[in-house]
Amino acid sequence: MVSRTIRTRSGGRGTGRPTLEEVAARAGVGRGTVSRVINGSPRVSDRTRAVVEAAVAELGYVPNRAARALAANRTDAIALVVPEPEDRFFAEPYFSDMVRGVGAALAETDMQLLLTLAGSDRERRRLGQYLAAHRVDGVLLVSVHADDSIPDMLEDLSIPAVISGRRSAAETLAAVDSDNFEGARSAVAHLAARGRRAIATITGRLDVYGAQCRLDGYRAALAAAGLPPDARLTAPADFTEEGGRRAMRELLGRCPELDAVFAASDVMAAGARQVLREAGRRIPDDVALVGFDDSAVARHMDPALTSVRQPIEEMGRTMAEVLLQEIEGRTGERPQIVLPTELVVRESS
Amino acid sequence: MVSRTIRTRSGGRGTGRPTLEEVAARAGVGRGTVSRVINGSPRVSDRTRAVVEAAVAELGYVPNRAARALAANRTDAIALVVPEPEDRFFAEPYFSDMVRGVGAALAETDMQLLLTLAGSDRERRRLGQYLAAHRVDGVLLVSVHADDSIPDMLEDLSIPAVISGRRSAAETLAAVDSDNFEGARSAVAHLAARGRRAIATITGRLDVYGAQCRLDGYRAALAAAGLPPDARLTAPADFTEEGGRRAMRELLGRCPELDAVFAASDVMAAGARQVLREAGRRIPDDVALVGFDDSAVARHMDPALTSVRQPIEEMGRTMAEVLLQEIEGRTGERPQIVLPTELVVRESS
DNA sequence: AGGTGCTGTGGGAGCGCTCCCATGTGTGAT
DNA sequence: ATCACACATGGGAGCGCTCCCACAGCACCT
Repeated sequence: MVSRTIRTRSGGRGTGRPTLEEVAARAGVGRGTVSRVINGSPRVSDRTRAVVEAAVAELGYVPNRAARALAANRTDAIALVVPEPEDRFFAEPYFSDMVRGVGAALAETDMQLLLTLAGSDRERRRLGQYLAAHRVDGVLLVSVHADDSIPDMLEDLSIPAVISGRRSAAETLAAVDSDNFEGARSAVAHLAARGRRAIATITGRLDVYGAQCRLDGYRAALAAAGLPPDARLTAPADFTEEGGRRAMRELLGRCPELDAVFAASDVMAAGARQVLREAGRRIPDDVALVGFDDSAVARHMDPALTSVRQPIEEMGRTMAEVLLQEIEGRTGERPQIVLPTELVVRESS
Repeated sequence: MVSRTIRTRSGGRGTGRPTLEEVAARAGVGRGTVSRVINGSPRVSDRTRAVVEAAVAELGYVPNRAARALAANRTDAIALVVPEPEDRFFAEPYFSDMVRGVGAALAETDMQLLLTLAGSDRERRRLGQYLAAHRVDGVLLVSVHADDSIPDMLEDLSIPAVISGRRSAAETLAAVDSDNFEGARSAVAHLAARGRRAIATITGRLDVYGAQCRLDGYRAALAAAGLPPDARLTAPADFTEEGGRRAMRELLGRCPELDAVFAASDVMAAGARQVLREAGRRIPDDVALVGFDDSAVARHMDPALTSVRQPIEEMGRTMAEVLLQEIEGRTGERPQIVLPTELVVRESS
């Protein structure tokens, strides 16, 4: 553990912490040189670097972040903005995985991570002020709806940002997404390979690009398996459990002969499972069920749910890395990275 | 939504945001006066204040936090330090409630909240540097073990801190705690009032002061109900589900005749429930079960678990308020606040 | 008329850094 | 030996604010 004696300078309102200047004096070099060493500039001789590093260690010097921020016009902080209410943020493992990934990428740097929930209007207003005040160098945007105003705001303020999940095929922001199309395709191909013929799907809100991709993947897999498309086998929902229930009832009413369901989220699959149970259908004997997200819900479901795993933690790490590059370079490249998904087969299919 | 035109100053690396000086010029007053208005000093005439406020609004002035921090030698940020690994932090509703409460108290101020997990040694080291660098004005310490070094570190660095849950009866830090003794007492009194005679308890780690208080409350309730103390009815555990299972097996082996169990946490109660089930005991018919924390676990258990509710959110709010006062006043009062608990009776008792 | 004590205000100094220009100091080519 | 040009280094200027001292203006007393 770091343990250090506190020295107090004779006068003034000093805090007793050593400054750059004091380190410079100790090392017998100039202020600029110490600054270069601290910031890892290559333009310092090895000898000098060693002397300075010794002085830093002896004095227990730690840079004053506020001074650095003021002089360099940056904050060394990035915000993870989650436009969701607090309870959802904590409830969904999605976010904790994301935070873990982001944290991992940031651990190397001395960037500070600010968690910002922007669920309510009040919080969004505060966020607006926050961004206007340029109190962060960049923003990680998670779970954004297509019509959200935050991306525009960031654009206006020219604050570097990375979004998780593209808002459309023509996403303009830097984005890190998982391969929703391929994930859905593989899930449905898996059902077809097991001999299922009447494969239904419960979609997410189709104004969410990822939900549309999953639907496209579903259709592609059907086509590849030589199964004719059937509009009655597609039921729209909204990513909620209740929506899943409603859609499942709808499907059951329309196509009692269905033998498999691909739900575009685990939560919707949970709703579907309940309705299937009530209707006396056995899973997977009568109806196979596959979800998406591979969340805790999937593992704890009875029977355990086959699901498409998204590499959330890796997405978080990648987002942070991309953002750091954007902040660094400001090249305006805006990379779009798509990470692969993985089908996790369990009992429900 | 805040929407503001970005003006760019002709040269330099300026960000285009107005400064105090520009507001002063606009309002036709001095820099100091604007500063006084911004900071709510009473030493400004009403007329001047109005003029300055108009200028602030016109220019869309937002103070530069870094400059303020540098000049005033404070950071306007506090850290919520959780010495737990990431997964526990997100898993337990305890923390989300706590964050909500703290957030509520901070919403008024422009204090920034930093979440700091110090579960691993690596993270603790980083935290040490963080604190040494005085990057926060104060610290909220949650879920601290008796032998933790963080409180000492804070003391050494004379950083204001508030702890949740006292470490001992003689807590030296400012603390906000719930009334563990009274919570346990009321839970056990409730069991006794329902005619239970052989009331066992599964304790938490007794080096945690709160766990000791709960045990004391249990004993006090037994005494008050005229039930003889019986050492065989007390099984130590460690707040985990597995510990709860182990303790329950132990109790069942030692005292097959027990008709009630008070577990010092809901999670341990969940473990106990499982063992009771396996042993063929019906809840609450054969054995009544009461937990502590009133977490989601309690509500979702089958049967729903009677539990002692701690006002976590209120504790968070109170902690933040106390900390703000400490930072403000530095009076060295170190208040110790104990908040009442509430017994929530459900099906398990 | 001069003193005394307010309140309100202006602006200098300085917080601890980074940036950058000016100044050495050493190397190799001429 | 001389010039050119690298690299290494020192330190001035300045980031935008707070703190605080100085001073103006006014009311009230002696």
